Amino acid sequence: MAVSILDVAKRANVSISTVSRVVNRSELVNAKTRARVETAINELGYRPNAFARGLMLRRSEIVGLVLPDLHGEFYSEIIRGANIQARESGYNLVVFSARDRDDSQPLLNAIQRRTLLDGIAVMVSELTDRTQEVLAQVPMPVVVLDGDVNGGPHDNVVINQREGAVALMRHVVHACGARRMLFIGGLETNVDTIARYEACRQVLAEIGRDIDPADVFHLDYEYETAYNLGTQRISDWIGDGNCVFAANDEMAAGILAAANAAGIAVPQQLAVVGFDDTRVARMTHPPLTTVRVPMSRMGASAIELLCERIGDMERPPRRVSLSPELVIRESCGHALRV
Amino acid sequence: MAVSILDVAKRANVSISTVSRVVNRSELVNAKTRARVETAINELGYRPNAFARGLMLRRSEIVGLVLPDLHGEFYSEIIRGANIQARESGYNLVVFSARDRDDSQPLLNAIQRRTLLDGIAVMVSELTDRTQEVLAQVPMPVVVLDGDVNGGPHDNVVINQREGAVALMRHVVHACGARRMLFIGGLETNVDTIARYEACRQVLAEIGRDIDPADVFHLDYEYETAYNLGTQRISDWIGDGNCVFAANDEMAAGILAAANAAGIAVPQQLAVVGFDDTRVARMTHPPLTTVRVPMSRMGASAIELLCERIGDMERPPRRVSLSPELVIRESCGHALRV
DNA sequence: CGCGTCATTGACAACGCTTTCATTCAAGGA
DNA sequence: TCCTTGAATGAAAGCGTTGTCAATGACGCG
Repeated sequence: MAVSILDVAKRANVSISTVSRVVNRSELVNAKTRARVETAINELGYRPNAFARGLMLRRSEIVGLVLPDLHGEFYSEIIRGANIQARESGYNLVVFSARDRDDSQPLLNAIQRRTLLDGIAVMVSELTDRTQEVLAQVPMPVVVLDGDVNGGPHDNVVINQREGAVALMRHVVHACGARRMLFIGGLETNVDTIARYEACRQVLAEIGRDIDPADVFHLDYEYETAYNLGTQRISDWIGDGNCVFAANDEMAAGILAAANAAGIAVPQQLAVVGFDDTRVARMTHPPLTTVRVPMSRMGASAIELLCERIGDMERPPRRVSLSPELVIRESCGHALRV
Repeated sequence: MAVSILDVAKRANVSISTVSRVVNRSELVNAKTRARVETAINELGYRPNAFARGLMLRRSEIVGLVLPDLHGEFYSEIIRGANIQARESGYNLVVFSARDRDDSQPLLNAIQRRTLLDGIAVMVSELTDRTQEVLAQVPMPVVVLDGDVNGGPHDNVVINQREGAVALMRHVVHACGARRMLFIGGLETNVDTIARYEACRQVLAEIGRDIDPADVFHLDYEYETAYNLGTQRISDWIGDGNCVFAANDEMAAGILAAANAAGIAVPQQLAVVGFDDTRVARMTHPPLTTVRVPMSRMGASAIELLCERIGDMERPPRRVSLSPELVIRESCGHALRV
């Protein structure tokens, strides 16, 4: 049986109240007594019981992070950032992920199951009504990550996707002379995919063009599927001013590999750009032009916001907006034109 | 204020004991009463308070996973596997990581701080005496991941590194004709690095050779540093029968990139092999010959073992050994010889 | 010398749950 | 009819904290 506050009290010849005061650094305890209690605590190796403590204080110092998936560097970096920030703020982090590729529904249920969390940060891949509804009912502080919850009741951190994607497209169009875009996204309902696609069309519109629906593909953000698609179609895509815009770097890398395998020179015969600036982007051949999404920062900001909110339930909802950054490497053909 | 068991009891006109029995699926409650209680629970949206529950039951259904770092796919996959298995076993997972590149010392402290965890799985990068000592004192079930704790008191899951590295080396030496090895590891004290290095020498010894100390490098497992090293030295490495053995795929990818940049043909002028079979391995040019380490399986097995142990504190320590698998692609030059 | 003040400490009531033990009541056997 | 039995339920004792409030005693002042 673990040593309890009572054991310490007995050993130090004081009451449990005094021990509690010492543990919680209350000022109103005599220096001598404090020393005696501290000795007892060390000798006994006493650790306050977190359950009893939580029962009184109604907080666990644990926050949750809910992600749609755990696969790949994108989520992994978010977790890393979140974890560091959580530790920084004195919290522990527990990670939840949706089973399968379902929406985060089952997840939220899992969370509601127990009242152990002080709050959660939720990242949703598709912001359905159902998800919104569940979100509104979560009985604890919530911050929404990357969901564009306009004026919702929650704090949230958003990536200004549109801005990043537009910057990328402008570069590709104006500096690299792209005219025909081939868009490779994730699921059609995915919020990121939608934002990137819109940006693509917007910039094309600026030069009086549009994207051919036949040039739009919806995959699953994975390298292999993109590689397969590339292997099948890439010969149709070759041409000066043609550019593949993959909604993440992994898929861009897949296209690049398919191009290499087919003996197609990138960017001379076909330009390729990605999104996220994950580690792969520097490892492809040629290195990828892409947009750096501050992944770990996203995680960190979400947790920071969450902890602030836990500390002050009254303050009005805040929104943190993170800006992506254009990263120009060689796959876009920039070097060819300058 | 949240709804408590008492509210439910009042609403259903029963005592809290009965409500508790219903919640915990005890059989000894009349069908009609049970129905009444369940209705009340739903109407009120009652959720048992996890703290109170934990206080009585002395378990939180939360387990910890301690990693030396959170960077990169290797750890990310371990987390993913662990997370899935934890959910499977009815636990939540909280992840801890060492600050900086320090040993896991501060970590374990952080964990001891609170008594909330039912157990922890610990992965150590360097098994120092200090770490061992701390490990022995952790006041809860522990499983050690990949640490070769011989006959230690803990359950553990090990990767049979040696076996994998030897298989790789045999292939490289016998099928690909390697004679001079260039070894690129992580820190000299890193257990993985040591195992891989030993295997390298062992197989070399089998053909009456050894590795030249000048051909051994200790980096940090990162792509960039390997790339830099490669850029500096690679011209010295060219030669038939010469082969770079990088202790992970990222570094191997760095070397490959340096080779590409220098116009060196891999594997014709220099063979390169990696370790882990992370996603990069399929994306390099040429694709990497490597050893597949079942990363997510490692995480899952550790958690599985941990949960079993929590369920039965008496059973003798178990050890799960996972075997890596040789993955032959093109960077080793195999195709050239067959 | 008596009394108010203040610093220090202790007693005890929560917190919300599980679990043991006692109680109630209906049915069945003698 | 009375007693035994067993199923269903309730009362109450913790579990280990925190926080409120009261008690104690030393000290200074009138």
